[in-house]
Amino acid sequence: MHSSACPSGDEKVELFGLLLETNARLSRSLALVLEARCGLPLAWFEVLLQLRKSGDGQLKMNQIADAIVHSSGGTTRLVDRMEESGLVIRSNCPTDRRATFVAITPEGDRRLDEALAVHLDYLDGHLGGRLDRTERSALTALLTKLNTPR
Amino acid sequence: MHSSACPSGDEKVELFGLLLETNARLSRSLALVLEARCGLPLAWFEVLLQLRKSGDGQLKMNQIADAIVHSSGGTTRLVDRMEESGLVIRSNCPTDRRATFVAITPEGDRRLDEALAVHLDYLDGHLGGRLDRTERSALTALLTKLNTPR
DNA sequence: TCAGTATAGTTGCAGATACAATTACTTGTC
DNA sequence: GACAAGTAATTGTATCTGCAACTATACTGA
Repeated sequence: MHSSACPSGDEKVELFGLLLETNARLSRSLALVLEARCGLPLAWFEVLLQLRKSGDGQLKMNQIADAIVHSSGGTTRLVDRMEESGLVIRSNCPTDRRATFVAITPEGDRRLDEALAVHLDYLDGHLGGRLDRTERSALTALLTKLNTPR
Repeated sequence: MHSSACPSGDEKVELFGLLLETNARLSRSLALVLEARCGLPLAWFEVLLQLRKSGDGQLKMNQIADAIVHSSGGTTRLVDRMEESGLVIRSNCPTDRRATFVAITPEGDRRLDEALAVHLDYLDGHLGGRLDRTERSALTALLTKLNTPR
């Protein structure tokens, strides 16, 4: 019998599936909310968030691609669209002429503020309601460990 | 200053971002491995896994769509491709003529076995290496809680 | 210095997915 | 029984993303 020989119910398989499913449900519902209330695609929100987290509000293309786990080509198109909408702007890197900086614009800053308000509201409902503070910090620790490259 | 007024470094925001990133990295690398070693897209693997987990090896379209968190239309196309490749087969539901059953074929079973071997190998490297048994079960518990609809 | 290699980003192209509209069937209500 | 509302699946269309090929620039070693 197949099922017993090949453990589709293996503990690690279950965990992985659960991670996939949880992520898919949460990011899908957040994307809907964000799109509906801010007109902002989730991917754009992620980029803006990374830019703000960067300190001086700008990152190189490849840093963005890595942070949001997109391909290089995909990131080019994504930034194209965001630049067209005036949320970010490209500039040249003075020390490496191959590289391109992407900076957040004032308009991008404003839109990010809006989106963050919506996001925080969303999180109160979907994270705060399900996990308490202790559980959240435990989850953060585990995911961090799981996420470390090695 | 924006950053302080709008907490891009908020604890819940961080956690959510971490979940997104972890999932993206893991599923991307698994997808590459699965495609390279079995010629099987991750989405196909997910469908096959759900079918096997179902007991009698068949599910309705909407059950599949829900399990793998796809849209209804997306699932139709996905099952189209899998059926064309002979991994699954559609049949009519006798009690509800709107519904369609999707069953795994012997070929699908075989391919799933292959893929599961690769998956288990992958998981040993990427889950087992980073989290021990206790941590994994803690993570499972937390994700389960996070994933419960309410 | 120069050749060879590596890296940053962009582009053509193809594939996968979502959304909305549509068809077919079922269920509930009177 | 018949009509209204709800549900299952499919299809047209648009968008987004990845991969591979390409260009331009930087590094490395003889």
